[in-house]
Amino acid sequence: MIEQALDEINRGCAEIIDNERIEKLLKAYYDEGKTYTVKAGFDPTAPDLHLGHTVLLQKLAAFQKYGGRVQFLIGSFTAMIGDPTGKSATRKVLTQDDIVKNIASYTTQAFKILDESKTDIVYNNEWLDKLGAAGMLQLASNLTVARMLERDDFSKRFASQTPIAVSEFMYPLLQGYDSVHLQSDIEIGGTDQKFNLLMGRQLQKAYEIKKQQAVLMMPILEGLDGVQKMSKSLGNYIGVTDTANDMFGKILSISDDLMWRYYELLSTKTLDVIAQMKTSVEDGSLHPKKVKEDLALEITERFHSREEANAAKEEFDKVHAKSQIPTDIAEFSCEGDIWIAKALQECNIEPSTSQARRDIKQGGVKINQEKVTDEKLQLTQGEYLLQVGKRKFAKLKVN
RNA sequence: GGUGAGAUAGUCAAGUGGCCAACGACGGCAGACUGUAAAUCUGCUCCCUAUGGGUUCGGAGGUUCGACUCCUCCUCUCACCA
Repeated sequence: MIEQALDEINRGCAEIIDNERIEKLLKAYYDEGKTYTVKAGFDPTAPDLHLGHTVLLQKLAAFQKYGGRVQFLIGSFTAMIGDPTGKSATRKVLTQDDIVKNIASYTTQAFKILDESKTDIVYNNEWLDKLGAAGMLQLASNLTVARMLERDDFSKRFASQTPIAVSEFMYPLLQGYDSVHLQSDIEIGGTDQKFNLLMGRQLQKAYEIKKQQAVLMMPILEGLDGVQKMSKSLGNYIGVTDTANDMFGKILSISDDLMWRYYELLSTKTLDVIAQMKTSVEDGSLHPKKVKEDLALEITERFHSREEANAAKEEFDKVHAKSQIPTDIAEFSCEGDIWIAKALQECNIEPSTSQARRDIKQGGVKINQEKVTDEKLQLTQGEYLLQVGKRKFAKLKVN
């Protein structure tokens, strides 16, 4: 029993600190039914979760199966500072209003994966507000500047002459203090959180709460480009609230290498099954596209439904395999004749008339499936199907 | 507070009086090839109904026929000193 639980918990992890502790907690659960707490912090800076976040959520869900109670920590206080992790610049500070709004949509999305009955949502401003200047100072005395500067992201920013606000130094301390207050048994986070996560252990020791949290780190999920981490600001993400069509299409557009990574971190298939598929692909008995489709279906189904996932697949085949036009196309209309470049811009499929002309020149623009060659073309009364490249479509009605 | 260095398009980074809408790299877009994969090859990459015009090189002024380039002030960053 414990073996199986441990296997599932260890799956895909980048690093675990104090695995013995996790084993003990599991043992206590199986022997005495004792539950334990698993903390994970979320920054309510953006209202949408993407698949990168779900890697963590899935791991939390795994803990919930084996006696873990999740402390879903909303960084309502720390969001005012902004986590310096991986940032090349000081983050903009959020207002309380923004935060409240973000949290609402955040938690609904999270409960698509987490078991709500085994989750406690906590806000760190509840105790951090009360910490006060004296408490802050006491907290800060636990950390030296030299140690702070050891942090890779800080030293890099320092080296590249990017500003670092002093308040950002406080971030790891506050995050660590959360673990003191919550008396967390385990904390999980991305590998980029290592410093912050370890701070929790150090502070729990310093504040003598008689336990030190185990730390479990998940790899960072790469975005669609396969290089940089998935993030909204880089635009390389698959959002939990993306439509089934988008989700399916985005997953199919990732590279084959990245696909295996996604399988490992996002799929519920066992590692054995995944390894087997990989072998079959390598010896040519299984087409990688098929494997990718299965992944796309699995994930789309998780956030939508089986029917919608299948419909998304059909739509995709229709548009791309058979190069027919998509079902839903944004429609626009205008009064009087219009210049083609202007029309493309008006329909939001080209950013400017300059760009439109360039694309026409390069043969990237089609009207009613026919390539446009004349960049001065005027559209007269009628209905047109405009297309730029392979994926941008719009319908335009000229009156 | 003092001294010195720096701020250039999405990012990095050349350019130090006209040849500059600004080298190059990355990214991005389009085309070819494909499985809307990767790799590769080609073209494009500020805006404007365009062989031309307009607005750009942290901000505001100034010198000059002409400024990203020189001067003054301001804002921000970094380093060293205190």
